Amino acid sequence: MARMLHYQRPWQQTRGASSMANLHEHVPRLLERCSHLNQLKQIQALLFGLAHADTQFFAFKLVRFCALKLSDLDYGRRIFDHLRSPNIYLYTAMITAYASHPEHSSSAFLLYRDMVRRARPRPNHFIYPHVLKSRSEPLEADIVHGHVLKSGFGQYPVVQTALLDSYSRSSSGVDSARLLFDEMHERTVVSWTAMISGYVRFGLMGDAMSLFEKMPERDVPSWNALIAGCTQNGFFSQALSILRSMISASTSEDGKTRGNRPNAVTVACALSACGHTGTLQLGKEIHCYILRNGLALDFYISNALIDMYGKCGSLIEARGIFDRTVKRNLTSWNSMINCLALHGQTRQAISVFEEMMTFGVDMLPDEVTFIGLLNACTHGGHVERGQAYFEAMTQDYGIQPWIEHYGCLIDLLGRAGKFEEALQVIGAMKIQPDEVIWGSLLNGCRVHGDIDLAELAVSKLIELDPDNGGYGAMLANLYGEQGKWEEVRRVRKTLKERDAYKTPGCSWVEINNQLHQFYSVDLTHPRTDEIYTVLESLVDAG
DNA sequence: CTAGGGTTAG
Repeated sequence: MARMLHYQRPWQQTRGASSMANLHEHVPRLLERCSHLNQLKQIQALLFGLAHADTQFFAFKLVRFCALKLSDLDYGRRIFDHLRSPNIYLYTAMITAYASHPEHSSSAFLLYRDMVRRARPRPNHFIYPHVLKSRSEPLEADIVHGHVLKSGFGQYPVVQTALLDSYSRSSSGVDSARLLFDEMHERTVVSWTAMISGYVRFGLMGDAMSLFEKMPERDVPSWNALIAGCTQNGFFSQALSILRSMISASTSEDGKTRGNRPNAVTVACALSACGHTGTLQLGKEIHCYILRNGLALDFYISNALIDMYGKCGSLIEARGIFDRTVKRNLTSWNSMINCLALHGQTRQAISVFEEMMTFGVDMLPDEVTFIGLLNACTHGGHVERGQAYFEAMTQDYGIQPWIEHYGCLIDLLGRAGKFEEALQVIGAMKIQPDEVIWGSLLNGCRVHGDIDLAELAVSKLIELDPDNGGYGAMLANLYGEQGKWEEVRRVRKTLKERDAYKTPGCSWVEINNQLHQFYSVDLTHPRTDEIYTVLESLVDAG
């Protein structure tokens, strides 16, 4: 670097005004070549040694460099703090830097507050969106709103939209966001979309939809907000039908497309919806669309493809995309592991995890990874291995188990008939056991014919979920299997009195563009005989 | 120099 600087100081050969102009050109160019803090310090020493009038300009460049290239906000702040009175550009640069690093987001607001207290420099309307992006405190939007009104920027659509967005992200803030939205004189497509996303985040899909219907104009992000809202709230087929509307709205009569065509964000959501609904054919079409339109295979898209193919049962395709994806993030690994687990590929799921482990601290597993692993172990009946993973998760990785992890563990132990250990786990849980936990235990009791424990599980289940008759029906079946008909009659009578009917389990699969749907104990499919013949042969083979 | 949209688990 010293050598580089030696040859890269053209301003030393010129004097006066032209030397300053050269500095303005060459400092950014020098910064582009630098990649380490030490190199930056050399430039800094040179600049501040000159003590010229444009200190603020160069400090601005250096702060931005610290934030964007080095991610060293503390050093950026030191440069900032050396200035006697930083101008609005410096405050904006420093606040933007903090706001874009989640772990520093509270500093963004604190620095803004300092600026307001000093009353110098005066804020401009550009700074508010940056300040609001940090979202450190729930009351922050209110405070900033007050400042905005006082400083006279209250009617700037961009500032209002940033405020609206900030309100809508704070808990129970959608109503405040809506008030602001209703008061706005000038609403842009961005304001509408921000409001829709606010509704989406609290699961108010009805409000989101009706606002979307009323929008005077729509662009790609507004369609995406609605489609993403559907997938994030579990309305997967709805998401796909909105995708179809989007496509037909973007297709003119001559069959050519224009306007709001699906982009990378749209297809990432749509692929997720395809995975959840098993819509393999559409998923493949979307894959082609991605390739035809040269949409970049970024993390979101490649991971969504892995997930879609995996969930639809095309594990070879999923694995192919996973293997060809050079840049993988945690979600890539998790998607692959979870898909393999879903289809009972225990050995492969574990081997993908072990490959992931070779990256050490560069690719640490999280909660979702362990859900996949525990599911894989349950499918494969690897009780001890599953227990070891659970142990490693809490002990080695310091991950607090979710209720889902306990659900997997109880499922694993219950299927293996290890009821004593299962009860121990339930007793030691820091979270209140839910119906999944007792349901998993009950399932284990059914497999192993443990009536007493089944009674306990059912009583807990009825407490937690009184309207669901399925548990009682399961208990009745269990008595039936053991020939205890008196007990069967008793349970059925209670079920009838409580008017609790079993909601049947339902699954479906798409084969050759045709959807086949099955309820539990369902004999209505036209090829039922063949299906059950194959099923029985599979059971025999197992 | 400013505002809205994305993947995994349940």
